[in-house]
Amino acid sequence: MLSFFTVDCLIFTFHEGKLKVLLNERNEYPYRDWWAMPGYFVDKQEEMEQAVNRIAYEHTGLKNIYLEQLAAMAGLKRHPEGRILTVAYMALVRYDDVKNKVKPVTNYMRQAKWFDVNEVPELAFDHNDILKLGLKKLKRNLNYSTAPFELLPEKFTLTQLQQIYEAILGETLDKRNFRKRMSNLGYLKELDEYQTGVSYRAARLYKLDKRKFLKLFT
Amino acid sequence: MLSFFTVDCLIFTFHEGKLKVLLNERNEYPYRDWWAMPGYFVDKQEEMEQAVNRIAYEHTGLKNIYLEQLAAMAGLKRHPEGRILTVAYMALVRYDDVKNKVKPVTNYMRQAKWFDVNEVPELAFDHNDILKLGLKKLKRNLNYSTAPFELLPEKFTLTQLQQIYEAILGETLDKRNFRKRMSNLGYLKELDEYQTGVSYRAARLYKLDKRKFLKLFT
DNA sequence: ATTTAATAGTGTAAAAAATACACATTATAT
DNA sequence: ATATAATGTGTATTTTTTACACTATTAAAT
Repeated sequence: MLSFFTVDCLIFTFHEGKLKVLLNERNEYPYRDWWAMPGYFVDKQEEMEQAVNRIAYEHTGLKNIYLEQLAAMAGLKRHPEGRILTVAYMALVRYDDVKNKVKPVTNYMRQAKWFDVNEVPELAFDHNDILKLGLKKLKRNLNYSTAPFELLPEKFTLTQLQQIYEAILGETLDKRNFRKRMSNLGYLKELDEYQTGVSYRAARLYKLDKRKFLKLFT
Repeated sequence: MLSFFTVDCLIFTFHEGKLKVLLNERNEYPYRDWWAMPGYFVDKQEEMEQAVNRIAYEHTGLKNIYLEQLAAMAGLKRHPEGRILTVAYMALVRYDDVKNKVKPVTNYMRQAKWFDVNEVPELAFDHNDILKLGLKKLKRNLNYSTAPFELLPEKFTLTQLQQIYEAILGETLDKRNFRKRMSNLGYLKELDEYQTGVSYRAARLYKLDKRKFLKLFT
């Protein structure tokens, strides 16, 4: 057997107040013409995470991105050819880092496109389930993970951070309460720098203090 | 290839105030003589969860037990023969249901034994990591999952429930505060029944109200 | 120079949840 | 009757969460 198993990768980013996920339009049976998570076979001599990084690199031009394993799917009926074992991952990338990336076209896929996570069509295989899993995991771990900061530039405003919380939680938050809570966490560094290039009052920039974060959660 | 991939299963139970995990003493290379999680190959025509249930059944005599998928491990160097893809699960069983089960002996394993999760030796493969993962997941999801109730008989006392919380969290809790918190959750049914067979004041029994629980967490 | 538009940034009071803490009660065994 | 072993309960304090609205700042438009 040339190919042993596959990895699929939900690639999330954040842009214009929305959480987005990158999907491929398949050009191959089964599910030709359907949208699906990026994914491909893991080479025989390749580590699984390497394969995920390879796929993410082809789609984003980025290496060593933030990854979390979501689940292994092995249903006998997932694929008409028989069981194809797939390990699903979730990746988080900064929109600024990927916005100019040319979208890949291969034999296998016709195009790649960012979808608002709330406007995802019916996907190939069990990919809608996996998306749900990813969103649920993001939400559940929100307060213990650096996920929000993986979606933001290194220096960010509190409004941007709040928008990410809102997108992940699927609800709006009160500005004053959010800011109070964030500053009580103790792992945000307030910088003496401000936003530039906006036509209104520039907001203060913040950074994640990784040291303090790790101290709290390890 | 006769065997495609394996599943491993952490089987947890709760007994005498301790969280326990069932381990096998291996009788096969690699890691002969080491303790390891129960696990075995998934048959070609067998669903993955079926395989986990089969393994759990061999060890506990129970069918349709509570299962959660933990992780897929696929390192090229996990096994001297090359990559063996393994999907790790965690199962929760009631001690009353398994205490009389005869422990399996096969070609592959010499014996099975319950270990206090805090007294687990160095295990085969990456099984210590998987155990850590399982314990972490139990802890993190404690307040959103029925896990504690999967470890208890249908009718239980608040002291038993508290002991499970303490074992999972790894810390002691205040009795009065714990009871207050539990009754505020709203999904515990207070029964008009009491413990029997104890030589001291019998405690009131409680039940999980699954309907109310589901309403809160779905 | 003034106005407009857009977002940043801030405080307080009330409610809810978490914490700290100790003793009387009850059932059984002797 | 007494000893034993665990059950079951209340209150005060602190902390956290929630609800809520206006002024400040900047750049662009007039």
